[in-house]
Amino acid sequence: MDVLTPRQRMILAAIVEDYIRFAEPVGSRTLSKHQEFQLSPATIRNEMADLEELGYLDQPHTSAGRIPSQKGYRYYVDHLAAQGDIDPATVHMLRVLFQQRLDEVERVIQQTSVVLSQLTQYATIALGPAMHQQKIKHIQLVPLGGQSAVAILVTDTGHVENRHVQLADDIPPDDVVRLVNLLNAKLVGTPVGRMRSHLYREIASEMANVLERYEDLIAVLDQLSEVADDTGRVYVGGAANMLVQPEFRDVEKARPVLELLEQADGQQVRSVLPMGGSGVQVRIGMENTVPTLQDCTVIAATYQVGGVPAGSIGVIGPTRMNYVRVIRILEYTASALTRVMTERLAGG
Amino acid sequence: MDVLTPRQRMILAAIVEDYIRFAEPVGSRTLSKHQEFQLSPATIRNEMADLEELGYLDQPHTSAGRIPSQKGYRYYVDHLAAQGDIDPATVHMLRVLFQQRLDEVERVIQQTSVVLSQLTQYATIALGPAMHQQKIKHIQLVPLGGQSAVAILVTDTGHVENRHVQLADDIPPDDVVRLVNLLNAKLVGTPVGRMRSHLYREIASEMANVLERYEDLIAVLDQLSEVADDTGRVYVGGAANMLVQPEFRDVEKARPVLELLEQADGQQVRSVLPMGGSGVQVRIGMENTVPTLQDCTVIAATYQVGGVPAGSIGVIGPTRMNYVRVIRILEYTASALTRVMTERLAGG
DNA sequence: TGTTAGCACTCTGCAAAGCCGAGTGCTAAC
DNA sequence: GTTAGCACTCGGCTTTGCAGAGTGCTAACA
Repeated sequence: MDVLTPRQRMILAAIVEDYIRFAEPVGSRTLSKHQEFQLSPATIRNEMADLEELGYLDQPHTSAGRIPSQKGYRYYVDHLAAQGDIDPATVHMLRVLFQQRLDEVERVIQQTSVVLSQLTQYATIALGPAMHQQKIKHIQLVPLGGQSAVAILVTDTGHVENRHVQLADDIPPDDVVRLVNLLNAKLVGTPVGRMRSHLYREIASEMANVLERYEDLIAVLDQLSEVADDTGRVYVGGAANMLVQPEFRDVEKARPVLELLEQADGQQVRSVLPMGGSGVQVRIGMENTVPTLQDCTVIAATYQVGGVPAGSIGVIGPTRMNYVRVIRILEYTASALTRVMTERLAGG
Repeated sequence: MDVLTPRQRMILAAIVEDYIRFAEPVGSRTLSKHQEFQLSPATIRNEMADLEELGYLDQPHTSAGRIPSQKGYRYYVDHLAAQGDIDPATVHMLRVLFQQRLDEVERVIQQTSVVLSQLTQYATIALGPAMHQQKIKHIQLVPLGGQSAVAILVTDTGHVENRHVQLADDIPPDDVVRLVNLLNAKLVGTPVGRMRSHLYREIASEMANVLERYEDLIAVLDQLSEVADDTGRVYVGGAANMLVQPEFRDVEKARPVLELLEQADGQQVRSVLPMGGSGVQVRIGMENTVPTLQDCTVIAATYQVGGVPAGSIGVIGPTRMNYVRVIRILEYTASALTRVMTERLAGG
């Protein structure tokens, strides 16, 4: 696969970087002015023709310069993108973000999303930590009158989840209190992901001894255990940034993407982010499963809590994205998030 | 002020309605074809010239038709907009929305926002009910370990608010339990808005008797009472709809508005909606206090809970907005919301 | 006095034409 | 293998011309 000559790779890298910077097709004359290679435009033209034939470059029209193809971006990301540090100003902003003592875990994620979109000028999607790994700290059931009640679940990260549940008629208030005590006694410390099996294995049987009308309360457990299925909340930041990018100056191009981002509660937004993988993942154009994003690049990273993948953060922009910078920022951010989250978990 | 002749009013109304529909300047020939008035183009031209001089019409350029000025829209809304019913399809969608039994009050608001933006093809802002009027149903304090704890407040509408608080070192666990019991005994049934005064007047004094280190717990009350200041949450729907409107086809026009809408937690979005007034309020162009919206119209309505204004819903679009339809839809929606919310309050 | 027909005028939008500049591919020479 | 040179292509910009829509004004009409 990697059959490019060193010179071809230099030229490809130069074209990608130039195009990312100026959003204009890159011509042979422009490249020949680069310090790095002392080559005439004609030579470069020959190389570019080869690169185009190999599929790494596209030509918008006969007499324009070349732009990277999606395959070209992919090669750049895999083999050419330079290593290095993030610029100090950016590091500073990220430091400030993670130094402030934000109480709630969800706030941290939301703020991260906002800052990332400011830093990158792209849109951001952030996925709050899934409930699975979090451990139950407290359970409460508050009757609202009538049949309805609200069930509250607090986890060790300080996250509060609440769910409305229906009670059967005329449950004795004492039974509710006993149920809550029983739940807390049995479930505190259990990871939310294992709540359901715990509920049925250990608690349901014991309920018969303690409660008068335990059949009616089983339903409550059912509703409560649905919380375990919650993947984290979705936060979207800087969607309007898409409009800054030249490739989305046309409203008809921008609208579908903005509509997708708007449905922050929808399933589609979740599927945008590649979950579970380790390290920073890059999806260029057609590599995206969501059809709306086939002219976009999504770069995402997963953060962990206590060594287990918990959520992820991603940046969405045109395929002409500043790969190097975004990848570095996401690496930094994901590891900072992992640290902050895990600290919170350990300290809590 | 109202010095327009009946014929001028007819012509103004026709121009406004035609322009709202087709988004193209309206010429005298077009108008003369309307059934209503049997007038030649020349006559209409004379009237239009007068209306322009009076400030009700604008002319984009010498040889274009006329478009309504902001003053023209204002006159239309105040004096000319026809009464009538909403189309059956729209009513149906709203009925369906308010018939479904959504558990959480916040969900109702959010769904309303989504449906409104679908129905109108404009953007929507919805303000969830402020905490003031809601009555305290339950208070809980869950220590997370270390100094931090999470305070949970459930209201009679089933809304759950939580807030992270810092405890002083080494508070005896028993004291926390006693404090929670005391708070519940004294505060359940109190409107959140009066919580703060209750806290200091009745409870703080009593704490000395019950608790060993009550000075350290006063701080907790302080933090808890901040919840009372919460205005409702902001929901934004259909922001991408702005891009459908011809006046926002230019990205540079659309971006500031979208950026404003994106900051759903910011103070500016709140100030977009005129709060407290009764009935449907219309703000046209320059009438908006937010500078970003001076080419937009905001139509908003306030819904009540138990006879008191609680939150509001608003629609944002270009000044060329379908005033009649949006006003009616908002009237319907606000009264439906008032009904649904108040029912919930009464039943809960 | 109000209404209308007619006419000259203005302005936009669109298409065609022409030119410039940027860039390419190819060939031949180095 | 590299480069200079040249013919060619194509988008973008400007100019020109023209059609269409619409106006304002004037003069005639009821």
